[in-house]
Amino acid sequence: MKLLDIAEVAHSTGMAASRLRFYEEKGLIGSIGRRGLKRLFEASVLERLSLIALAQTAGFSLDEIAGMFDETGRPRLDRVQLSAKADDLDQTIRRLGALRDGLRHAAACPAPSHMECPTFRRLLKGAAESRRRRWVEDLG
Amino acid sequence: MKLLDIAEVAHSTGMAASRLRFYEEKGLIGSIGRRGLKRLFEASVLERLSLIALAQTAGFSLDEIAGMFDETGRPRLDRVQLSAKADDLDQTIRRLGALRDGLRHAAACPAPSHMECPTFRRLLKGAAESRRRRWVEDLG
DNA sequence: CTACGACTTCAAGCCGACTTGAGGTCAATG
DNA sequence: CATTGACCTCAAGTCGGCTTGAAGTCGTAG
Repeated sequence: MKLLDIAEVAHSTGMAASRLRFYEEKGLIGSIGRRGLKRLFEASVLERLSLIALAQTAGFSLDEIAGMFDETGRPRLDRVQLSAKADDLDQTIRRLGALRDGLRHAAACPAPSHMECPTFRRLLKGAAESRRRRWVEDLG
Repeated sequence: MKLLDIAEVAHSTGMAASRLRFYEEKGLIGSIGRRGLKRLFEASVLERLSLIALAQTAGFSLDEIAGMFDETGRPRLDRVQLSAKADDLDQTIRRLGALRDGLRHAAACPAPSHMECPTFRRLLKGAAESRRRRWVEDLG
């Protein structure tokens, strides 16, 4: 099994080395030894980093993500939690869909000012309750 | 035209007063006078706050949002920018859709570990390029 | 064998978006 | 007319997620 140094991991994931060190410090990934000073990672760290990226996309914080691996480092994803998350995402997706449609409309709308466009105004009403930070946090 | 004090605005928007002051300091909203010490806002600030919330949902930073109003305070939304945002949102939505499907699959999947499930692994691949911070930032 | 350059550690800094705290001021109520 | 309590200002703090900087340590190319 090929071992990768931090530069290789950084290069193939596009993540800065500092970030990988930061993740290691947080317990998100583990290096399996050193060559000289340099950390060595198993190739599987790439997969793990993908999983981390995925979880971030889903709105999990790094701390939450850290809790998703068991002691041996294997993911232990709670299936119940997963479907709950999927439901949340569904919500989010629908909100964003409405938003996208609203934006597109606003971009094409002939009203002199967006504020005079009923579609845009309807969109505004919806936005009041559901801001980005809110739904990102709510996912957690 | 009715004037609102900060408490009323805070209450009807659900935003903390500190946040409204913060927005004023940033130039995002403007109070139109004082009664004693207390700021007074025109009722139209509510609409403006909705617009701000909307823009935040769409992934604009507060600084960007500040640039979306002209001197008289009317929104001057760049239609090109809006459709670009809509496109970004579309991207995001598609990714999140794939993610949701992946999560649902993982929740139902009989594979002993998620890592052994081909569907889940496919999901990982997709996530690698598109992290949350990335798309949030790229929207700007 | 020595110099180089890529890594290391640790602490501190930064960004966005606010919140919190200390100490001050004011309009209204009793 | 004095108290109360909601607001005020300004500075500092918080949180997440990293990045940056200074000073040190290696393996390897020359």
